[in-house]
Amino acid sequence: MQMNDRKQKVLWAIIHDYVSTAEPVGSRTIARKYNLGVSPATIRNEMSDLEELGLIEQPYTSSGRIPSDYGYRYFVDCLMERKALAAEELRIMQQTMSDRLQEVDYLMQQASAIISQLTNYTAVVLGPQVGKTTFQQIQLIPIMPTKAVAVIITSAGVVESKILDIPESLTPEDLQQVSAVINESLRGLTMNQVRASLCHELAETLKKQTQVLSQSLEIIDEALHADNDERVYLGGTLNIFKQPEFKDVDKIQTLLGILEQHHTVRELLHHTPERGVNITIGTENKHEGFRNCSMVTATYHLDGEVLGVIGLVGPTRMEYSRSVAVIESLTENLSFALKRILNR
Amino acid sequence: MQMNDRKQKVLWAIIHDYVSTAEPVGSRTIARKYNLGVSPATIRNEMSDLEELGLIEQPYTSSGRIPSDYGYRYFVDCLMERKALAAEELRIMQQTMSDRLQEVDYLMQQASAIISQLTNYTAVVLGPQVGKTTFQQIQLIPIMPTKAVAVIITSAGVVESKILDIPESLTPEDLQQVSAVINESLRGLTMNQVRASLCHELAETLKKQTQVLSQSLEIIDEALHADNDERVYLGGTLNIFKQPEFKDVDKIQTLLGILEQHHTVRELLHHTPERGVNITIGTENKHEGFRNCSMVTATYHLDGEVLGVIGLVGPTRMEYSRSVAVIESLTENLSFALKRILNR
DNA sequence: ATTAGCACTCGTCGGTCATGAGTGCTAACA
DNA sequence: TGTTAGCACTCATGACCGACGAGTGCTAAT
Repeated sequence: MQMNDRKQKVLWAIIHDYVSTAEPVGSRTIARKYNLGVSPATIRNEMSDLEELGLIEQPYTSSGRIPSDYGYRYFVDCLMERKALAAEELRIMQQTMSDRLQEVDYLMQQASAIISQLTNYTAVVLGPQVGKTTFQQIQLIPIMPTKAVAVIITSAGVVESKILDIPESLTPEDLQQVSAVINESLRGLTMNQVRASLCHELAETLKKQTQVLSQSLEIIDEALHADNDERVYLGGTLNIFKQPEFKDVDKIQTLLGILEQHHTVRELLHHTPERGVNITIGTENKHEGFRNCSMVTATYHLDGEVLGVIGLVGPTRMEYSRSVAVIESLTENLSFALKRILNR
Repeated sequence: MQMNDRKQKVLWAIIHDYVSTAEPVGSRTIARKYNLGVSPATIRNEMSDLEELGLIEQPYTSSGRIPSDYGYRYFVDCLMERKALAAEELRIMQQTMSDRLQEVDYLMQQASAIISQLTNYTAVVLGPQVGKTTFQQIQLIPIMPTKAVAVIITSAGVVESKILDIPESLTPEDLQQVSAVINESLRGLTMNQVRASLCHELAETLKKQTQVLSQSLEIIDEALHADNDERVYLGGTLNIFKQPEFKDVDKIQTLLGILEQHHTVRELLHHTPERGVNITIGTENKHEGFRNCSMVTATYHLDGEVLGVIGLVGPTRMEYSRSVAVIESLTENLSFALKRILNR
């Protein structure tokens, strides 16, 4: 059996209706609302075909139809028309992104806020991958006879600040020298290269040196670790409650639970390809807790290099075209804002 | 009418039973489970009295009784016996709090994690009040020709780091001088005093100086503002789902919504008195979204000075004695750990 | 190929009823 | 005077039933 023009129109109508009502849609409804010029009976036949093709499903005998995951997939691949954001929305987005934003951290928070605000879905955003930024310098600031604050600065701004224990005998000048040594050897390297250096030359040449050095190296190492690398920013998690498919408390709990585990979110977002908007529908998702969810994700760039990922999570019954529009516009704005902040 | 020994026992039994079952408790149940040596009928009479005293309530005619807010209040004030934590639990707590904790920030996260883990309620923790810590120094670190990172260090560790725009003409030495000027005038003052200085002398004497100075002052000011002052740490918010009284989606949503607004949480926690454990029950709470909730809070100290607040939120039907035990033990541990970190 | 007609399915909603937990009241008892 | 047994009464809960309506699949007519 082949898809034809009318089948496509029927599928389109089913998805369009179901997305807004969250109720199974029947043949009569389609005939009434979307004038395809045919009777409900004809539509029923088409629906029967569509079901056989696996594009739609019946939740129970003789109920209306709802789109299957595969149906949504067909929709986003072939049927969906691109929908631009309203001028007003674009304006708000641009303004929010350029609003006196100096901190990458804050920028990311804003990004996730915008996503959830414009789509009513839950935003998930990965911060820039620390590994791909370049090391600028480490600064050791004495604060007490036996303590100092170490601050690592990368091309994406401050990434880690931490208090170190230091031997009392160390003078501020000594600290200066220590940081000078580290800065000398690492400046300009990407953090990934830094990681490599840590294991080899540097650690090698410096392992007879002071305790401070090794502590400093440790925090650099820490700055490179999973929990810091690509901070996860969530926005509008409570939007879940707005979806009727999540009126069940258990589902909400598992979903919120997953979102709380940042490493899971990170994993999920990593399936995003380098270019363009990615859509993952229902069971296409690795994580079983996301069976009822779809994700729309995209990477953002700086000078052609992937920095991180933004995305949103909603029910499979999602307004895909709008979501894509939001994510797409936002990646642009984000890349632009990052360029400005990082001043390259 | 007066409370007497038997009435107290009945009230105690009602609360004890209701806390574990979340079901209205009837006279027969009490007679069976708690042998008071009297028949259900007698207990019914007592319950009738207790109801007249406003200590218990009937959700509907001829159902069992549940404690009223006032009943819980009477319970925690007069009836509740102190319950120590299990040795094992204390051990875990102490270990977690002393585990290589250098960062105040991280310490607070741990504290909220412990609360929610031990009680199954939602933890709320206020970080140390920035205003009461003392200013140590500001450090301006050049990172590009036109940018510098400013780091403020207080006696509680790093509180703010921010990227500044600087005029290209400014040399690193200039920056050094600028920070020296600021440090000179502010070191050793409490941040509250710093705030005062900002408005008066300093701003006065320095207002003809460079742009960097005013930006530096701005970030100091920012470090003092509500959003940074007393960071709110939440733990185990999903524990809400474990309580049968919150099986209703709407209630969960409003509650999570409130918790997400950190300023509201901050407000709620500020009713905690300087000493001892505070218990706020149901409608005693200012916020109407907390009608069904009780809070157990306490302040933690450093050298006799209030630093912040920890607490937990649960249903009015709460195991008060256990909650008090957890909060009490934790404040001790916390104060101890802070002393170690801040090294006074 | 399309459509009208019709029997059939099944979820939803309102109503009824039995059940059981729990009460208040009264009268008997110590 | 305090305590208890007995009994009628209340009310939430859950099972069950039937009407209703949305929707389907099939068949025969167009």
